[in-house]
Amino acid sequence: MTANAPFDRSLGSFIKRLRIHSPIADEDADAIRTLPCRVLRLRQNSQLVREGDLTDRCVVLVSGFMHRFRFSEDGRRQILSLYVPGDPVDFDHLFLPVADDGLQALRDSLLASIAHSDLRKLMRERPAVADAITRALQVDSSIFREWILNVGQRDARARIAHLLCEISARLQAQDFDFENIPLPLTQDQIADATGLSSIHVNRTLKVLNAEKWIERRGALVMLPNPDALRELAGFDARYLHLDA
Amino acid sequence: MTANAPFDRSLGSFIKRLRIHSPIADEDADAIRTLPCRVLRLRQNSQLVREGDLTDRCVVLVSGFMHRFRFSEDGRRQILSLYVPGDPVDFDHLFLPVADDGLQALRDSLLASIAHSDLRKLMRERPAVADAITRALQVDSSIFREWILNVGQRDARARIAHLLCEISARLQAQDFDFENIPLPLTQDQIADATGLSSIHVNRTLKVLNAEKWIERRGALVMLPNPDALRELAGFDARYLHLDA
DNA sequence: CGAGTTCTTGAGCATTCTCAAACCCTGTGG
DNA sequence: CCACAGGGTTTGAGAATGCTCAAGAACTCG
Repeated sequence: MTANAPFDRSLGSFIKRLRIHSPIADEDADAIRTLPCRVLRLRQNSQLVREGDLTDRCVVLVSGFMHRFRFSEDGRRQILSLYVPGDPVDFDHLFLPVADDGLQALRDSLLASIAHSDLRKLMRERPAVADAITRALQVDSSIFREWILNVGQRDARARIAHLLCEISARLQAQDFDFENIPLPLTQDQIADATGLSSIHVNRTLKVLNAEKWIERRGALVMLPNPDALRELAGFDARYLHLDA
Repeated sequence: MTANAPFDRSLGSFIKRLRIHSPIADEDADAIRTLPCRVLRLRQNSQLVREGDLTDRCVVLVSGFMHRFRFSEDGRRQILSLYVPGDPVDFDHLFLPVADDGLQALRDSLLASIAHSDLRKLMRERPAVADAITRALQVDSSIFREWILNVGQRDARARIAHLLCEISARLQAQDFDFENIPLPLTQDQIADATGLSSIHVNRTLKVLNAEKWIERRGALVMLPNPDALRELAGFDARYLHLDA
C-alpha cells in the first residue's frame, strides 16, 4: 500500500467519477487506487500521442482540461468532447486500438496512465469495475449524441449556452466550483466545439454578457443565474446521467 | 438445437455484424445463435417502446431500418443514428437503463429481442462475446462523433453526401447492395439527420442529382460513382472500423 | 377516387460566414 | 523598462448559405 500512496490522489478523482454512475464497493475502489500507474505531465496545447509504449496504456485526467477533436477532409477542426478532472479520456482504445481522434490539453494537465493489461486484469477480476467503466463509456456516448443535437438543432446562443451548462454541470458533479468557471476554452475553441465561426462566437458571447445570461471577467465566466441559462440553452441534465 | 432453428436466421446477421469488428469463434457464434429470443414486428413509423417486459430486453435489427432520435427543448428533432440489419439497436440500455433517446422504425422492420439477463449471462460466460459487444458499442460511439463533425463542419452538399456514403458503406459491410440504395429516409428525415431544413435538403438533392453525384429513380438512390461521392463528402471510412 | 404524406418550387429573409483590420493582453529579450 | 512578438479578442462590412412561410404537384395507399 505504501508504495502506492502517491497514486491515491491520482486515481481518487477517477473513482469519484465512476461513483457518479455506478456503485463501487470500497474494496473495488482500493483495487483501482492501487493500480500501477504513471503520472504524466502535459503542457497546454500539447497533444497526447499514443505511440510506442503509450499505445497500450489508458489515461485518466487528474487535473487540468483536455479535449478530443477530429478534422474534416478540408481541414476544419471539430471538437468532440471535453474532459474534466476524473474523466477517463481514452478508454475507448481499450476496445478499439486504432485511434481516430486527437487528444490535446487545453491547459497544463496532469494525467495518470495505466497499462491496458493491468486494467483488463482488474476488469476481469472485478466485474463491478468493468461494469462501471463500460457505463462511463456509455455516458460519454450519450454526451456525444447530445452534441449532435446541439450542433444540429440549436442556434448560436443556445449552442454556446448549452456548452457552458454542460461544463458547469460536469464540474459540479466532481465538486468543483461551477458558478465561476475559469473557462478553459478560447473563443476559437468554443467555435470548433459548437460548429460556429470564432467571430460569431465572439459576438454571441457579447450578447449573452450584455443580456446578463453570463458575466465575463477576463477569462473567468460566471453564471449568475444557472437556471435561466439552462432554460435558454434548453439544457436538461438527464443525458449526463449524474444520478444513480 | 431444433427448438432454436427459427432463431438462426434472426441472429445470424447480428453475428455477422459482430464479426466485422471482432473475431468470434464458432462455438461463441453458436452460443449467440441459440440465445432465447423473441421476434418482434414493427410497422413503419412506429416506435420501439421500452416499458414493462421490454425494459429488460435488448433488441437486434433483423430486417428493415430504424433510427434513433432526440428532441430539443423547443421541439426540433435530431436523428442521432441509423440502424441497418444486423445492428444491435439499444444495447446501451444494458448499461444505462434510463432511455434518453427514441427508437423508431423507418420501414416495416423485424427485430429479435433478448432478455438482459440472458445476454449478461452469455457475456459473463464468454468474454469474447462481451468484448465484441462492447467493441460494437464503441464503434457506434465513433460514428456519433463523426456525426458531430458532419453536422458541425460540412456544408449541405457534403453533409448529405456523407450520410449517403455512410449508409452505403454500412450496407456493403453486411453484404447488401450498396450502389442502389432503396433510401429508407424521407427528405424530412434526411433533414433531421443532417441538421438542415427539408426544403434545403430537397434543393441540395436536386443539385447532387443534376451534377451526377447521385442518380435518383423515385425512392431509389444510386451511387454511380462512389469514389467521387466520397471525395465530395470528405468521407473516410476509417471511423466505421470495418476492418477487424 | 380521395386523403394523407411527401416532394417541389418560389420569394424574401435571417443567421451566420468570410475577409480585413485593429486592439489588447502577456511574456520575452534587448 | 520599453519594444515587440504572438496569441487571443473585438469590430466593421458585405456576402452567402440556409431558413421560413406558402402553396401547388405528385405519389401512395386504402
